[in-house]
Amino acid sequence: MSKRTRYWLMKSEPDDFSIDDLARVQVEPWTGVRNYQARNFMREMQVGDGVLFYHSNADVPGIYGIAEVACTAYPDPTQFDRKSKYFDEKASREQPRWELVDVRYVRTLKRPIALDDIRAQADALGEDFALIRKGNRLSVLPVTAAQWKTLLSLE
DNA sequence: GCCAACGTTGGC
DNA sequence: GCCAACGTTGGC
Repeated sequence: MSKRTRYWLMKSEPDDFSIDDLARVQVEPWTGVRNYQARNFMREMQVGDGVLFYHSNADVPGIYGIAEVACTAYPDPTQFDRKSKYFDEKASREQPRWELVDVRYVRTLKRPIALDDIRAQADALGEDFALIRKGNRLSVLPVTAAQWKTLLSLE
């Protein structure tokens, strides 16, 4: 990996795991990503990378907090757990399919940055910003330094 | 709860 | 390798 992305956006359904939950536990393994593109982004992550914590399927979808990458990627244990909803019968310990990183709480935004506000900045963010591309469903995506700055200026 | 958009699966 | 069927995501 020659080029390093320093910033990311990670989605979570707050009913499942919210920024408040992360504040309580401080560090959390980001289990359950079952999309190859999202997994590959997590493989690129390095300790200390900045993470925008996004609430999807929320009353007001948007960015609610800041976190950071706490370790590099390792196999997601839920893929081996028959009782987990994330169990994947095609994965084995010898040949894991899914990886994750641990995420550490940094802070909760004073005011969440709503998806509507993010869309209003589409020009500044650029058309390639995956979060606001039509039909986007990616749950882990890279953010440039400029996008990070633009987004946090909306807080 | 609906549904558009997208990824994955599997038959051929 | 194509593509229809199916499942999932996520905004509304």
